[in-house]
This record gives sequence, structure tokens and C-alpha cells, in this order.
Amino acid sequence: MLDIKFIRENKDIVIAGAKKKHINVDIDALLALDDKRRTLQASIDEARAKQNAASIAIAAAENSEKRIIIGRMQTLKETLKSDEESMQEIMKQWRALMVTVPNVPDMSVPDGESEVDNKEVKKWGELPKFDFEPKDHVELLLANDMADYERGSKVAGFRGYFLKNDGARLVWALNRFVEERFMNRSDFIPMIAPSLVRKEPFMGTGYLPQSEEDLYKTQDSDYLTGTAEVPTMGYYMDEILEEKDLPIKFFAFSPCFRREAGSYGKDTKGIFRIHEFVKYEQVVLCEASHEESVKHHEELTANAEALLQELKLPYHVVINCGGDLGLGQVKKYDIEVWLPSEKQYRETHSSSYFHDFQSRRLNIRYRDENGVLRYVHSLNNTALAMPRILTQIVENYQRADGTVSVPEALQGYMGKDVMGKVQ
RNA sequence: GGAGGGGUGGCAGAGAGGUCUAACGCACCGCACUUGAAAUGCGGCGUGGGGAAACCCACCGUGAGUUCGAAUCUCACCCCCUCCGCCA
Repeated sequence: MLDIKFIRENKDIVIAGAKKKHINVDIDALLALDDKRRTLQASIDEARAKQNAASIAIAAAENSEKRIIIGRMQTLKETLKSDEESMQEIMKQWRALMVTVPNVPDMSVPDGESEVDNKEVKKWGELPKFDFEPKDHVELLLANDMADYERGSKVAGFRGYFLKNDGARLVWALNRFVEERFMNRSDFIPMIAPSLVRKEPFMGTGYLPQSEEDLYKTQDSDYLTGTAEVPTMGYYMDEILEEKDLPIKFFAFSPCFRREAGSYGKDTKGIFRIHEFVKYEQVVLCEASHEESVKHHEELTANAEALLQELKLPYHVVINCGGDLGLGQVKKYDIEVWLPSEKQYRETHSSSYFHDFQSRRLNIRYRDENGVLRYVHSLNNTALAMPRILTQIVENYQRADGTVSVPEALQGYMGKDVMGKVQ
């Protein structure tokens, strides 16, 4: 949600921003409606003022005079009522338009329509060279009895999976790996967040109403979260924070559920794109300054990179183009790790900042040094999502005999240096 | 699943159709006293909108309704809490 005042005063910037994001929104219609709203509000205010004055007079008046004033007020009441009805209709349209206005992307965001227009800004690590025919993760996990897709779909349906043996061990090792890295940092608050969440935090974070078809909904009208960003951002909903407590950084864990509506043809094999997974997410609330947001954004991205570097997985960072940004995002980096079978980098992390777009909807404010209430800025980035990262680990670390080396950083947690079984 | 009790400013908590322009307290800010602090005293202090300002309007969980007038009465919904039952 943007501030209507900001939209009014920066119409051209908002229109250009929407265009850059390839989002259709009629700002002129919104502003015309807003003019109507303001005019009508003024006349309602005026009527109310008369009514309030009369109310005091009635209380003090004698019986006969009382009746006269009441009679006069009855007429006023009729006009007021019809004005209020018009106002309600205007506000309904006004709100519907307001939630479709996208946040303005940063200057540094490149133009473009979709992910193919994202620009690489950094590359790290050596791509693996194999002196044998490398396998893809689907086959590697199956051959090493680390995953079972057939029974997965028998039990859980399309995109269902079981992880077993070293597949399960690898996830548990990664759990401990990532937990330890973040537990050693006193600036991050460890958090286990709910996945079954009421609709308000989804509204607040921008997943509703736009992306409802990608969410699972319960018979109680709650939704399952696709990311801990939703409950973690909801944590301080409708609260006022102290400036001295900012920034607040969360290291949040939750199971994640995604319907993957609209991606039926994509990544249908294996565990790259699945309905159910777990994820550690970094979420930051900071004071309302662009510089602060940028600083934390770079830091969140670097935190994720440090994990990949320790795992020695070759990756690159792309800056997402305008057309690949969500409604509320100002700027986003995706971190993508090399997937040998596809000879391309595939996304493992997504790092973005929102300025006050989310906190406005969630009503999370803080009192600044002058006692003024301001909306916090918010950011988030993946820390580690599983089992997706397994796809890149097993493909990059595969050996000629079909087994998989354990990344050095995980050997302590796995208690061995090779996974799987020799054929 | 059953029964009951509640949602009022940052917190706590009165208020039960018309000086509610929402009490008292805590917290916070300013001043005085003090070497400094604590304590004490005096004053200020909700949020949002409109306006150059004076000032005006709205907001007591949400939405409808009754009324000249609603925090207060009526209805619906949402949320929280307590007890019983079930349960990892």
C-alpha cells in the first residue's frame, strides 16, 4: 500500500514505476476518485459539525425549542445519510484501486518483462567439470535411495515425495548447519513461526488478494503459508515499536506450502518444485530510511551467499528486472545455484526490500526521535530452503561411481564424507 | 465439541443515550528544586484526515441498525481469555 498523499504528489513517478513493473493500474482514475472523496468528505464534515452544535443546543434547550431544532436536524440527517452512502460506494472503489497500486521500483532495477531480463551482478565459484556423464538430481536421489517419488505421489499426490536414508540425513545436517551459523549471531532472533495463518498477515504482506490461487485454504478460512515471511511480518502487526529496538532481525523457521498454481508444466520431476517444504527465512524490520533498507538488503544477501560459499556451491546473483518484481518490492536479488543437468543457475534464495509497503498494510510503526510515528521498513531473504538445495548439492557433488561427496562443511554433521551407495 | 467472560489511548483501566472535548494512574516530554541523580512539585501528552491558521471532522474490535444525538441501546460478524471434554 502506498500513501495516497504520495501518489497525489508524485503521480508521474508512480505511473512510471507501474509501467516498469509491467503492471496495469489507472492512476488517473484513482486520483479522480480521490478528488471526489475529498470533496464529499468536506461536506460530510460540515454537516457533522452542524449536527454536533445542534446536539449541544438540544440538550440545553426548553421543550418547545427543542422540538424545532430536532425538526431541523431531521432534514439534515437525510442529506447526511445520502452523502454517506455515496461515500461508501466511492471508498469501496477507492480501496479496490489502492491495493492494486504497486510500490515504485528502485532506480537500479533494470527494465525488462520477465526473469529472462534479469541481470547478473555477481558470480562466485568454479563450475564443476565431470570426466563422466553427470546425472540429474532426480536420478541421483533415486539411485542412491535418498528419495522416493513413486511412493511420494502414492501417499501425497502430485509433487509428493519421501526423503530417506542419506536424503533425510542431509536435510537434518543442513538444519544444524544453518541453525548454528545464525545462532552464533546475536543480532538475529531465532523464531519458529506458524504455518497456519489468518488472512490478515497475507493481506499485509501482499500475498492476498493477488495470489490466492497459490495458497492452500482450510475449511476455517485460514491459509497455509508459503514462507515464514508471512507470520513473521505479522508478529508485530498493529503494534508500535521503539526506535531503539530497531533494527529487529528474525531468523525464522517454518514449514511452507505452495499450490504452484500456474506452474503445472514446470519442474514436474524430482524435488525442485514441490508443494511442501521447510525454510529458514531472514526477516528484518528497520527504521524508515532508504539507506537503512539498502544496507540491510545487501547484508541479507551476503548472509545467504556466505552459506553457499561455505557449501562451495557455484552461484550467481541476479538483480530482478521491473517485470519480475512483486507488487510491493522495491528491489530484489535472486541467488541462483548452478544446476549441472540443466547447465544453468536455478533459484535458491530471493532477497527483497519493500520500504513501508508492507508495514503500512500491517500497521507496524515506531516512534522516531522526534516522537513522530512512522512505518518501519521491511526486508526478507531466504536463509536456506529444503529440500530444494539438495538438487544442487547432489548434482554438483556427484562422483563417477554414482555416489555423492558430502560438502566439507557438512561432513561433521553427516558423520561421513560420501552419501549414497555404490551400484 | 459444550459453558461462560471480555475487546476503550504506549500500558493499565473508569465510563451504562446529551459538558465524553474519554476520568484516575503508570510510562513519556518540558520546567522547578538538586553538585548530579532519585524523590517531589508544576505543566504538557492518543491516532488519522482537512485547513495558511483559528479551528473543524472521524476513531472506544468490525459492520449494519435505532435516534435530532451512540463508547453507551439492538443485530450480525471477528478476535481474545477462562472452565469442561478430547488430544501430540
